[in-house]
Amino acid sequence: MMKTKGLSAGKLAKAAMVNVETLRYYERRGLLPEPPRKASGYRVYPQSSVERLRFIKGAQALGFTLKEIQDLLDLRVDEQAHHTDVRQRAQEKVADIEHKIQALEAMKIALQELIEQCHGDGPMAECPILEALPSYFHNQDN
Amino acid sequence: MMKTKGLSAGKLAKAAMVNVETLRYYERRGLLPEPPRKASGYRVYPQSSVERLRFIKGAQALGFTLKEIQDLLDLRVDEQAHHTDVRQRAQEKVADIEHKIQALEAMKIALQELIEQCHGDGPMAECPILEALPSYFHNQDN
DNA sequence: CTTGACTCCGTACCATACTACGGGGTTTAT
DNA sequence: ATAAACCCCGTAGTATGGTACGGAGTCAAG
Repeated sequence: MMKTKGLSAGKLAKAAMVNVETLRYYERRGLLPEPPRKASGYRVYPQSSVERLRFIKGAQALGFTLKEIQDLLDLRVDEQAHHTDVRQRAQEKVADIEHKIQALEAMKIALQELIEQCHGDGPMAECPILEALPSYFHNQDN
Repeated sequence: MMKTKGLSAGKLAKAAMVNVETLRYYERRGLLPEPPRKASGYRVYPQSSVERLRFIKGAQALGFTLKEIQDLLDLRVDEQAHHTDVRQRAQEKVADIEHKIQALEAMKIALQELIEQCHGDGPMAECPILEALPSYFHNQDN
């Protein structure tokens, strides 16, 4: 039988589909908390690390930098911080996310129009994709 | 009076809020088509370049790589390609975008729950943000 | 017609986010 | 108990997406 608690670096890396070295890198950066060690010095990660890593990878694919992800993750732990402050920061992130969603919706619509135009066999009309995002990005500097 | 057609590198860079050097870099990469030149060798960009650059910057903020953006932009120009093929690729991109939107929605909801929890003055409960994305990312490798 | 701003080009450097290397100790399956 | 597989660490290298430099030519406002 085997203990269900505790993952070696290799196991965690495989479960989260990242390189083992990435774990150390994240640890150095403070994205992954330092796990307890065995007497040998080997890291023993809690199961929850898998989720944390998947969150990081997911957020990254959505255009967040590691720094931003760090902030996002710190929101929930900042026991010291005043609730109002955490709330403020969380609300900013929500606004951020809403902008991204809107921009993606615009791109999606543009692509769907392109698909419409590819319906027939005639010559392809001008594609509206270029107009998709600028309307949104016009008045913000991201 | 001034001609409304044609932008110098500097003007374009300013209008699109990018570094002048970035224009040359994108040209080298094939993201920005080589513009016509004056006798002196100076580039003269069409107005539409502003929009194109904003699209690129916007898409980048949404997690697309320059390569992916290149593909996206090429969709609309590929006069040669069969319509069915363009349609196929566009549909894949739409699916991609839909995944991103879903993931962002999940993050947003998680953050809003966090905000809820910060409503009172009690101790902060466990934050659900970690559970936000993995459900989606669980079965795809992005 | 000058002079300060702009542009050209090649090349070198930078930041972010990994990824590999290599010499050594540790685990584990047989 | 031994060998394959794993893990440690510091450090160096890579890929992507820019950004800077510098010497020389060009443009445009006064």
